[in-house]
Amino acid sequence: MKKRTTVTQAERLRQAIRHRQDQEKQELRQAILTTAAELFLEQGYDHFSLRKVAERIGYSPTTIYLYFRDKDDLLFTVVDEGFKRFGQQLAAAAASTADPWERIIALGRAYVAFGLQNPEYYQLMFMQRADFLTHQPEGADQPRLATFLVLQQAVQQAIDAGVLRPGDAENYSDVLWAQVHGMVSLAISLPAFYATRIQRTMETAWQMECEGLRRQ
Amino acid sequence: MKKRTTVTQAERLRQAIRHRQDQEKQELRQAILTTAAELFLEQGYDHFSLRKVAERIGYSPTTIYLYFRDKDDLLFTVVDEGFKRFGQQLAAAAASTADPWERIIALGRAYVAFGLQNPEYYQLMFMQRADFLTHQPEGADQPRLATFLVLQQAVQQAIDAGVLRPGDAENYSDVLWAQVHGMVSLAISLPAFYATRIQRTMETAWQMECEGLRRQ
DNA sequence: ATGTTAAAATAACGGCGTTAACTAAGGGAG
DNA sequence: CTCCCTTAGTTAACGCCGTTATTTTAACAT
Repeated sequence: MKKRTTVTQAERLRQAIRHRQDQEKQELRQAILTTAAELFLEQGYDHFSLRKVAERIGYSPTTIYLYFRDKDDLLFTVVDEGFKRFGQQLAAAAASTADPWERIIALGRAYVAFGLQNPEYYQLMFMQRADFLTHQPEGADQPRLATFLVLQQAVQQAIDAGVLRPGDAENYSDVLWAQVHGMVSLAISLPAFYATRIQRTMETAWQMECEGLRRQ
Repeated sequence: MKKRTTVTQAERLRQAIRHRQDQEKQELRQAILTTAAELFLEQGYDHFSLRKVAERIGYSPTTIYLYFRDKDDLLFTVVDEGFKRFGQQLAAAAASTADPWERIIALGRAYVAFGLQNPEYYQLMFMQRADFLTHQPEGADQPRLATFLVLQQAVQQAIDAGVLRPGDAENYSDVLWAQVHGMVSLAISLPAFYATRIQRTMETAWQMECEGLRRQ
């Protein structure tokens, strides 16, 4: 009797210890991650380095390798946060209205808004390291790119509802995606564009899409 | 008399020597440049290094600094070749037809064609080092970006001719530019897009532009 | 033959990502 | 309580990189 309780106590202790250790490990991993994101946003892709991250959290550079495979792995994990937020904002925009046409417009606005509000992330995700787009995260079963299927779905719904003229949803959404991606990346690249022209460009583009895609 | 002819001979010689030296200098500069372009196309932006260029032409790395300010200067000079070719191809497309509407279509086709045929250059010019866009070459009086005013001019001509509905040419051409830039950069980033979807996307986009911009 | 000038090479600095070898501390079993 | 072993972390090192300062070399000028 006594022996049995002792054993279970010991087992519980062991488990608790393991639990604490795991938690500590996760905490350091998270610290690396947030520091990396901070440094990236502060200094940009080119001046981001593992050694700086390590120095900032007070560990030796090699410690990072206990938590991430290599620099790319860390950077991708950082950017993956951006993908998640982007996906959430698009999903929220899609849910914001029941009207199929309005939904497409809302998605376009949300897309451009994310790009302009998170230019560093957008740049890394779509311009400097576009290979990340097709790279799927560790646990996931789809590449992050799949996030953007919401647009295609919205287009399909609009076609089904007879709001858009009949056609291939993938094809239509490719056109729209190219349009918003082009606007955002030009705005990021060209300060002049960002400052004054982007708003006007958006309005005209959507007006054009109205004329070109909407059933008449 | 004799003395005078001797002097002029010496002067001619001096000048000839100087001429040859200048030429040799230009030749080495050109050798660096073509080798750099070669290496860049071969290994991409990330794996491009001054030391590799130097090794390939059989000079010490520091020699390059006698001909270019730094790595960025060399790289920009390389990419500037790309800008020139791009500009020429756009100009040729613009000159290929007298019809204002056809001219815009031809420009769009030429733009996309350049991007797809020179993806490394396009990537460097517009995606990885978009800062080059606003950076003006040594001797020039305009940034390379000015090359792309041909599109704006073509749009203006089409508006004047009554082919496009009245409006701001800069605004219209921004929309078109964003569309083609978006298509090209997505095609470069996403292999799947490049392989099968880009053609269809182009056709639909232009059809959309017809409906949306053309006077009706 | 000597002095001068420009081109090129060497050596070195500080930084980078990454690997291998070592250290220290804490839990587990006797 | 002691010995072992695992594991987190460090140090040292390698081979790159861009760049600067210093030194050599060689061609031209006098």
